[in-house]
Amino acid sequence: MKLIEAKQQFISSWGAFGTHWGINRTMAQIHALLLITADPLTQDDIMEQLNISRGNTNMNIRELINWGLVERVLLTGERKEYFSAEKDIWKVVKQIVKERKKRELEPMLKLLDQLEGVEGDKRDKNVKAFVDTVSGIKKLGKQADKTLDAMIRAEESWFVGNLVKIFK
Amino acid sequence: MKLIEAKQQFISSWGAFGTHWGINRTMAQIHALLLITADPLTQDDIMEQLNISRGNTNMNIRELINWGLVERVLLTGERKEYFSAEKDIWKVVKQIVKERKKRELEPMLKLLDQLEGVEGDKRDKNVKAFVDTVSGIKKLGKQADKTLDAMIRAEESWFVGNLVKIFK
DNA sequence: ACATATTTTCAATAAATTTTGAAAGTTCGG
DNA sequence: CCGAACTTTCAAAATTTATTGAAAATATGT
Repeated sequence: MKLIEAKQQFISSWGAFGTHWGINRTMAQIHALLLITADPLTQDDIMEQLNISRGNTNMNIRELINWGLVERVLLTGERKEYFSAEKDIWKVVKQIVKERKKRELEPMLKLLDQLEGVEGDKRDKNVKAFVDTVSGIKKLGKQADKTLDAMIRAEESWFVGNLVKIFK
Repeated sequence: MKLIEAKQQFISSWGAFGTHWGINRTMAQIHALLLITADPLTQDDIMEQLNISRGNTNMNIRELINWGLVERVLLTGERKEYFSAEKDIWKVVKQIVKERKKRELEPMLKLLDQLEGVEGDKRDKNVKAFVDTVSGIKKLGKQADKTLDAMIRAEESWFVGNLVKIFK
């Protein structure tokens, strides 16, 4: 397979992959393009290579910056802004975990705390089923929260090295 | 908060949550409803409680069954089918992990294997950037695959108990 | 301050996804 | 085999989400 095809394939698959994770196709594709490109790219480079409009490109680059996955790069003597993605995949994964934890897991845990305090007699089968489910999710969610915190702090070697043994 | 409100809140939040994970709102809501309901429900019960059409309900129940999260229950002397969700959240999580691993992670690893073998001179900066990114993702992906396999085999006590210590 | 290059916004449009509901299909007791 | 109860399918409609592109805003060099 030629480089150009391989790149196309990667970008398109990364985009499809993204849609299964609540990320829009374009954002995932821009990320993919920046991941596999050695040098920083301008907005126009991205527009051209992915065949997308200026507005769309701009919005999605900004979103990637919000996620902490892409940064602006200022090249000396250039007026245009360049963009570059973090290439260390372990850092990328940790960053995504960190953001999703903050945006999704933490608010969910907050809600579960509230819902657990529902009024009513726990001898009522319906109240019991509700409270049991909510408590169960909360318990596991809290544990996941801690585990992810540890992961965010960890070095890649820890994940690739030590964890293996633990899991046998 | 009254049980009825709390249920509504839970169902609606679970649905919103689902959309961030590539799961459609209705499917997540049906799952939520079945999770917090003590007894199995019929298709009509679900339609009524969530205010959705027969077709929509039917399609999404079947999808939940495909995911292994809901099962048909036959009550003796009843013509109608009843549906019930797995209530053990640890089992639910493992089942979801198992399915997503099979549907997403494994195909992605297969693709990366192919892309890693791209033609071209690795001294070429562009070829190098591509191969390095692909290899990096593959390495981490393979590790994640192993880790998730271990998790799928594990008991909840392992996750809640032992892991804590490891993570300090 | 001006002219020009560059970036950002956002209303309109397009595309993708979800939902509906009626019709077709299936199952089951008698 | 019939008819009623129940389930499934799927084309059309509704809704949601993504994309465009031109206009407005901002930044830069002289």
